[in-house]
Amino acid sequence: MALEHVLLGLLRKPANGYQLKDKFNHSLRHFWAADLAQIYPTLKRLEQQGLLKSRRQASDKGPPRKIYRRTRKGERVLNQWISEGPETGRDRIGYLAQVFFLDQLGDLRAAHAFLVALRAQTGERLAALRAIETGWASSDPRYPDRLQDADFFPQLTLRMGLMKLAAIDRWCQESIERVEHRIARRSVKEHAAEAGE
Amino acid sequence: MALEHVLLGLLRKPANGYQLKDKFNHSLRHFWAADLAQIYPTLKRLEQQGLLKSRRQASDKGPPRKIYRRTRKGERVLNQWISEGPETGRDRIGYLAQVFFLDQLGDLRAAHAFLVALRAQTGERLAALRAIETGWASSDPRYPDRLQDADFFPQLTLRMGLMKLAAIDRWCQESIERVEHRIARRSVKEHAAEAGE
DNA sequence: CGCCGCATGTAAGCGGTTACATGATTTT
DNA sequence: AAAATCATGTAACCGCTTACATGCGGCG
Repeated sequence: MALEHVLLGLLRKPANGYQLKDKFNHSLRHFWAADLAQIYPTLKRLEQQGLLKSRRQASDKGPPRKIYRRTRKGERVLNQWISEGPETGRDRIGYLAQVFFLDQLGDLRAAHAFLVALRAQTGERLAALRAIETGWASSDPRYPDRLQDADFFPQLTLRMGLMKLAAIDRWCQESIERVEHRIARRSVKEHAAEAGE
Repeated sequence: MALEHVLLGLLRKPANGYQLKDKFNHSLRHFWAADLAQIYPTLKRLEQQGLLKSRRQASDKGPPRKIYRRTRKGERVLNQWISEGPETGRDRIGYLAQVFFLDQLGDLRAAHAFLVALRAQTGERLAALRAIETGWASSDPRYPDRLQDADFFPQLTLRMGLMKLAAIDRWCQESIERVEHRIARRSVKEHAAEAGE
C-alpha cells in the first residue's frame, strides 16, 4: 500500500490522525487525497506491524488524541520505499480516456466544449498553485534554493505541479484551436455539398 | 466505475474480451492499464445492466469467442459520462510522494540518484511515444489534422502524453541541477568547517 | 513433448470510498 | 440553539490486482 508509506513520511514528527489529515490537505493535496476513514485503520495496521507506536494524550479542546510516533523499523521501511526507485506508469487519467472517445459524441461542438471546460479546470488549479508559490516566496527569503532540505523537496513537487499544469494548459489551447479549424473546414464542406445538390 | 465507460467507448465495434485487452495494450496503454481478470467480470456486469449484449461465435483457432455489442442504452451511458465534463483531480502520483520525502533519506546523493532514475524512466517512455508518433505520421499522410475524428482524438491523447513527459523531463533536468548545486554548496561548507576546527 | 498465443473465467484479498456513529468544545 | 471544528472510529461496498484453473491449436 502506498498510503502506508506516505503516512510514514509524514510522521517525521509525532502526530495524531486528525493532524495527518490536515497535513494532507495542506501540502500533498495536489497529487494525493486521503480520507480520515482510511487514515485511522492504516495507522492501526502500521502499529500492529511495529512501524509506529502510539500513546494517548489529553487535549485542551475536544476528546483525547492518539499520538503516533515512527519507530526505527518504520524509518527503515520508508527509506526502502524511496530507495526502490520512482513509482511510475500506474497512472489512470480519467479525462484522457474521455478525450480518447470524444468523437463518439458525434458533435464537434460538444467536443470543443469539453476541451474548453478542461482548460478552465486546469486554469483554476494552476492559479491555486501559483498563489501558493507567490505566498511562499514572499514569506520566506530563502525560497526556493536556500530552503532547508525538508522544504526544498516539497518545493520541487510544487514546481512539478506548476510545470505539468502549464503543459496541460498549452495542450488545451492548441487542441481547442485544432478542433475549431476542424469545425470550420467541415462547415465549408457542407456548404459546398449544398451548392452541389 | 471508470473501466465500464472505457469498455463502452472501446465497443464502438463489437469485440470479445481478449480483443479489448489488445486494444488497451495498443492505444490506451499510456494512460490506462487494464487486466483481463478485470475486463471479463466488468463485461458481464455491463450485460446484466443492459448496456451490452453478447453472442457466442466459433473461432478458427482456439475456443469460441464471446462477442459483445453495445446497446443503445450503452451508447447513452457513454455519452453521458463524457458530457458530464472532464474527470480531473483524482490522480495519485506515487513518484511525487517519494520526491516529497526525499530529504528523509538524509543523503543528497541518494536523492540525486532517485531523480536521475526518474529522468531515465521518463526518457524511455518519451522515446516510446515518439516512436509511435513517427510511425503513425509516416504511415498516414493525413496525420495529424486530416485524420478522421475517430483517430484525431486519440492522436490528441498521444500529443498530451508527449507534452506531459517533455515537461516532466524538463523538471527532472532542472531539479537534478539544483540538487547538484546543493551538494556542491554543502561540501564547500564542510571544508570551511574543517578549516575552522 | 512442451511452450506460446488465443480464449474465458473464478477466488482471495487489498486498498479505498461512502456512509454511519459518537461526542466534546468553540464559534455564530 | 445551531453549526463548525476537533477527534476517533466502524461497516458495507466497490474496483482492482494477483493468483489460480481450464482448454484449444500451432510451432519448434
